[in-house]
Amino acid sequence: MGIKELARHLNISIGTVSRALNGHPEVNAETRKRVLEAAAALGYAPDQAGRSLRQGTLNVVALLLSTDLTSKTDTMFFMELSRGIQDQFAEHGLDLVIHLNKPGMDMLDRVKRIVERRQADAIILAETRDNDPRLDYLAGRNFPFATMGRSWSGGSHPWMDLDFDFAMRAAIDRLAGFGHRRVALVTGDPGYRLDTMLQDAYRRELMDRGIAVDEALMIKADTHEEGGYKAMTDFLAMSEPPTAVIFPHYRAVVGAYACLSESGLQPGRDVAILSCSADTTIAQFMAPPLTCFRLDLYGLGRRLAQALLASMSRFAESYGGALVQEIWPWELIGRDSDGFRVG
Amino acid sequence: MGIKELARHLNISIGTVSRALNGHPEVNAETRKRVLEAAAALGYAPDQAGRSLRQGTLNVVALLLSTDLTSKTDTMFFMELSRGIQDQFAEHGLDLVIHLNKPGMDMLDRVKRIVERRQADAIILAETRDNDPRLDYLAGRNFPFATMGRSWSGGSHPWMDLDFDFAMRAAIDRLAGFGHRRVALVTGDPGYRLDTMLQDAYRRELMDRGIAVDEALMIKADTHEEGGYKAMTDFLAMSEPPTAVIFPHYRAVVGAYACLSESGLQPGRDVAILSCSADTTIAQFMAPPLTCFRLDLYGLGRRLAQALLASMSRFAESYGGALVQEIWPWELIGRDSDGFRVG
DNA sequence: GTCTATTCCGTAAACGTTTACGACGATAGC
DNA sequence: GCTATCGTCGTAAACGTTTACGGAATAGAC
Repeated sequence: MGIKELARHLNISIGTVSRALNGHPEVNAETRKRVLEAAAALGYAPDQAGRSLRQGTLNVVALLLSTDLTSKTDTMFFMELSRGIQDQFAEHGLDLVIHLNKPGMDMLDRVKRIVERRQADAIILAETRDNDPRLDYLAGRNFPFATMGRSWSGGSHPWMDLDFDFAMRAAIDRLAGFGHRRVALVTGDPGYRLDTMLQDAYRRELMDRGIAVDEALMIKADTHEEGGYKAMTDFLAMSEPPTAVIFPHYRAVVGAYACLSESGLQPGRDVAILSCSADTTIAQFMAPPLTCFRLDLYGLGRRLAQALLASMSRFAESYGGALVQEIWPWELIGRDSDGFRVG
Repeated sequence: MGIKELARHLNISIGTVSRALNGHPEVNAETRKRVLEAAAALGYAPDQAGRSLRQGTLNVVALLLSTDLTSKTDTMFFMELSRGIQDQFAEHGLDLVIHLNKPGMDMLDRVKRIVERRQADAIILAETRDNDPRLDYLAGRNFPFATMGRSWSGGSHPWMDLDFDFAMRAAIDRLAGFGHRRVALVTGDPGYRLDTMLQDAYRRELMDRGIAVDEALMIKADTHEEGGYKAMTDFLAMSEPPTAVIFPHYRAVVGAYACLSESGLQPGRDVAILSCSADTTIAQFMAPPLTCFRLDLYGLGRRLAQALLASMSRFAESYGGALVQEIWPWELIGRDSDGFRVG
């Protein structure tokens, strides 16, 4: 069921059929109507391969995720983000395809493959690193891309990021308000932009309040349950344990809760726990409910897609064409996991 | 950088270049070596659009997921599954692309679009329903597909499924062994194959043990935290509450734990809790650790991909070509959420 | 009636591959 | 020396679409 068959069925040339379907102005209204009706009746849809071969565009945007990170943190985060991205693209007939990168494989190779085989018109990258060769490669090839998270690499490109400064200030404001002076921070892999930004903000906020930064209170841990458990264990073993701990992710908090429980301690009474993760329904059902941040991930995804579209020549006019880089706010949701006055 | 340019650079015809790259036998070993080296040096990779137009194949398999289900249950499940699927396909140069279907949109339309626009060579569907028009459509068009979960629709097609009978028997064996007679079952949306199979098995196992089935003990609830909270609330309000509750998903258990905690009750002491969900690290860090099932989701994904490949003419010979339908085992991981003697 | 402008449509080239077909030279068999 | 076989390679068609170009028909202006 190609365009040829459709044209023959209508006694029209394929050129006219194509023009009718693509909304070109130089076709009779009556003819267009006939074509559209016949196409719907016969279930014709243009072949993507033929179309992209001709016009050099695929109508596909790739989102590259690594399964090792998603399996260690929150798949929900990326699901919501992807949903927003996809909805935005759908308005232009673009499809989002998610490429899952397995742990061993080099992400740069994956990106190269997508570009060289022309598997997508543009790429969205997450989990940006401070120094990210993927971005440099894409920028060098002049391939449209956007990132979730800033990076020092890749020149000036569209991105969305979160306001880590604000989050850390809100978190430490709150904890300091409860009287905490020994506030610990658990971080993930060094090199990820997210972690360096959190650490920087953490240091700054403490110093602004005249609290000395104790490097021993910043420990690196995996962002899942076991990581949180281990981190909490280490804290409790200290001669002078922190009275409050900031975790990057709620799954790590689950581990920390378990650790405290085993030691007969209670979060929110003996140790204050606060998480920088996006608020998820699980957070409010934890015991005690977890203080964390509300994020509009869906909206963030949509906006990220818009930022990318604005940088693509084909869509630039619809979006003003300016470079879009935005820092998104968090909203602190105070619950019971961190609310006590330290004496 | 097309094949033409590469051929010109080598002073060879494009036909020979193509044959050399695709491993055809009728090309001189020396020539092949030159071509391969030049391709690597110049970073040439065949254009997917041109290739698929010519040979009518895309080297892409679509996995269709709905965001409303994944957001209500476990994204981890699908991540692990996808990872296995993708690894298997990668061995044949196939790419897996995940299509996220938003809540409102009809999944059938989505499937039709993929087929009509030839966006994939095959489709993998999850969340099959007892009566699933998507499968009938695909079977009618003779489009290769496989499903995660059996269905009455779509004729005989490759699928993978879980051994619900075994799981329910193991669960009720264990609970009955602790002396429980009033065992409740929380189920999800009716119509999903998963839920009907669990309910059937539940009824059968109870009857086999001479325990009367109390329909009031089978309640439908959303599979996330709030659903579990609400279900548990309803159970506690009964004149004769169940002493054990089987939840389909661990996230529902989180809600149930919270509900029990508010009533001063303790899971594993006052009410036995058991979950049919796949074991996730979070389960062993809950308080008390949750009894659930171990599943090899990655292996399941790989096998599902193999089943699909075996049904595709292009790859049938590598896989024997037989129809593959498998029921996968679960392994009960007993923990503390359900271990007490009633009576 | 001629000329021009407009509207609509058909023709054919082009996109980057793969592959059937045929051609060429070399080798071997007789 | 003729034919047959083999190994290697070039040529060109084909995949399904879009679009530049040109042509036919119509209408309007003089």
